Amino acid sequence: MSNKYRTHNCSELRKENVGNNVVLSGWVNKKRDHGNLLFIDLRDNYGVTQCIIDKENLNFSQLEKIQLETVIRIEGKVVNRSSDTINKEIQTGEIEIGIKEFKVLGSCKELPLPVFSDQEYAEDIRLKYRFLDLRRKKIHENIILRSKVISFIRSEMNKYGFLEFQTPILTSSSPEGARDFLVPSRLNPGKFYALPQAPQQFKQLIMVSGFDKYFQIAPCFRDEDARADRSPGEFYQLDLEMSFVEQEDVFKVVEKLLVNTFKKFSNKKLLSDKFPRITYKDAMLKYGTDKPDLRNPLIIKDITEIFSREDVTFEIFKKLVKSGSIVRCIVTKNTKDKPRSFFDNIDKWAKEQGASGLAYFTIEKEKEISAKGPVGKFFSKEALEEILKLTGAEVGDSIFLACSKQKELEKIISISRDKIAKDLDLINNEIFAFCWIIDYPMFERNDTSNKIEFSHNPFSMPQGEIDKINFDKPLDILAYQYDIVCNGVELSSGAIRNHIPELMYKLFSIAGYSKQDVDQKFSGMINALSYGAPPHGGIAPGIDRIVMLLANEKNIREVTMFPMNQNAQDLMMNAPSDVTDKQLKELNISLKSKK
RNA sequence: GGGGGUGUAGCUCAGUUGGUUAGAGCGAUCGCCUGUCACGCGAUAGGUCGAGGGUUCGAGUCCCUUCACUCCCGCCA
Repeated sequence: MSNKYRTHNCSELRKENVGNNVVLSGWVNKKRDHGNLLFIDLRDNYGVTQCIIDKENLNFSQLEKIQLETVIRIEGKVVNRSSDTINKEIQTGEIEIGIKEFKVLGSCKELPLPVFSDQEYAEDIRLKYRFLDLRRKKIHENIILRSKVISFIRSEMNKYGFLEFQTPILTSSSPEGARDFLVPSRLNPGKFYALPQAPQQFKQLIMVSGFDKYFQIAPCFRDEDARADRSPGEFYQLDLEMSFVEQEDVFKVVEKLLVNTFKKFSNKKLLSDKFPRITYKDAMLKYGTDKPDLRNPLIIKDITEIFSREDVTFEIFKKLVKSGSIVRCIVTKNTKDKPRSFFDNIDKWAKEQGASGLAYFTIEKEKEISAKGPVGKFFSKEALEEILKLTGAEVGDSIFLACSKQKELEKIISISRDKIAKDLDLINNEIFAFCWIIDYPMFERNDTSNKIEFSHNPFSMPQGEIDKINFDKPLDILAYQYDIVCNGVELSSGAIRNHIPELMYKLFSIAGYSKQDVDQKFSGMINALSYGAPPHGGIAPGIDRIVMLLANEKNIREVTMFPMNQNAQDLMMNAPSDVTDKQLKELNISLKSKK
């Protein structure tokens, strides 16, 4: 491509082009002014080319004064660089352009943040001047990676026989799940649309419509507070759904897609191409969480039974166990020579996390097995031997213990597992460790209200023969509901769906919804399911998090082009913003208080 | 809603126990420099120390309030 702005881009020219007259356009990345000789690094999306001009040229004094990040067009001749001035860091490093003419295409004010720098900047400045921030190498490349990953996923999905469809952005509010973003309806005063939290119902309706395999790079909107790995407002999912499938069929497709994607875009190894499957129950026991980081080799063990022994005199724990608490522990291999400060730091850290601390001791053996450490004296030789049997610990290992009610315990022991592994440097950063978490319970009891609620997706299919499910024990019902976790990051969540209306009414009634409630709230779907719905299921991997892992970033804003800040404001576009009284009036809205 | 961290020049940061006129690097402006690639050298400008209040002879520094950003908890089927 050649036009009045350029004959080549800024990473194209090579030795072979020496002698050519060329036109380049781009940003002034860097100037090096030698007084009578000036170097200009010209940058565009593709790379950097060094351009040079000396005092003899009439343009010299103008170019010498040019601001960084000005957009210019230069015309000149490709010149060979002498061997001692070749720059191997850039692709065009063997040549340079001898500038003949130049023109400013876009002038630039003094920069609020330098573009040519590896320095980190305050988030609000970066977001306000995102267009400058995005010129910087690292994030520019992250965004390009994101584009390539999405293109690749699209072509894979097409290859697998999936059809891409769009679903509505203005839809109806749903009672389950996150807080909705609402949009007032002008033509229906007092009524609101909701932005979709996910195209959940639509993708099921697509299956009922007979399309068999659907996917979409779908925007999802949830009005919840932000985290490092969670943008406020919107995020993207690879939403997919398939008809006439069992859980295994979904697993096969998604494993293949993710393995291909991660192998293509990262040099890191996968811990296993076949994702291990861990039941929700096991995950909660062994890792204390349903998003375990399998790069971390530490496993949690339950040793509650030890604390009903006569020869254990750890009275605080014994008393708690009697009143229903449980004890779980983490064994660290061969840590007997770690300094006291290592153990105390972890205990102190646990207290800062709101736990009552982490007790610990180290197993030693001279003639007999003994436990060293502040609480070691509470355990008899026989009790210690039993602990070794239960935990697989050996002489020289240390044991960290926590005692609490189950939920609280899982929380503290889970983050302790991460903390201890980090302190001991046990986590291999050069791998991706995927796993499936399966067999989620259909329902759970809400701690505060004591009511039975859907634990995940109310549209999931319960496991087992339908006429044999014991609805009197709802907490025992498992669902065909699954998550994919990678390196401790929840990447996707999916399920085989419940396509049987009567069963749906039954499950909703357990969660406290009447038939009328369901008919009203999910009218589109429940209606559709009664006109011949195929069995179907799917999943929705989070695009932003996939790219975040591939780009080796810890923050989702580093792979998002125009993110909002933590308060869900777009500092560049000034959103959200006030609207005129006329707009409000049309929408039939009056504000309670106005600033 | 709650907890932690940060806030000093356009940008990144230093600033000791409360003590003279608040510093550095980058950037900007001006001057010198023909082979740099983070070019080099010299000079100049640039500050409501986030904001408000208090303690004190004296506050960037101590106390209180408040705002902004960020991380976490709650929340996120």
